[in-house]
Amino acid sequence: MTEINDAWQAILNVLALVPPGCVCTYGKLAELAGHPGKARYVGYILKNLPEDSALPWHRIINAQGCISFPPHSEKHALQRDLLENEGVFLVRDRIPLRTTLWQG
DNA sequence: CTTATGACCCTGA
DNA sequence: GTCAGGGCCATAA
Repeated sequence: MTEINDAWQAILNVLALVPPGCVCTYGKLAELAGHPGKARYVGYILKNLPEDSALPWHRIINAQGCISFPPHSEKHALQRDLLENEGVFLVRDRIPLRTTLWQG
């Protein structure tokens, strides 16, 4: 098992631990997984994430608090719908940082 | 080996 | 508060 796969597994593990109704940023997720600075790597993982992995990928947003998909894309609408289904609503196309997992 | 790409982040104006 | 520029890291060609 390489260090890269270890990071991959660690990130997926932390992702699975994100509770419903809460969101987390890419950088914070990587940091919680013990791999700070690999925020962009998280995005690469989620992109290659299999559809049947049942992981809460929709709870991951960027540091600006908004969805990282284009505003009018199907992916954006899907993620927004999944978040609203868990009680997380967007305000002015953004998610309040109060909804983040760590949030102090 | 170098170059390009991406579901990103931080800092300064 | 917003906007732009540079930096980071892993992969693909």
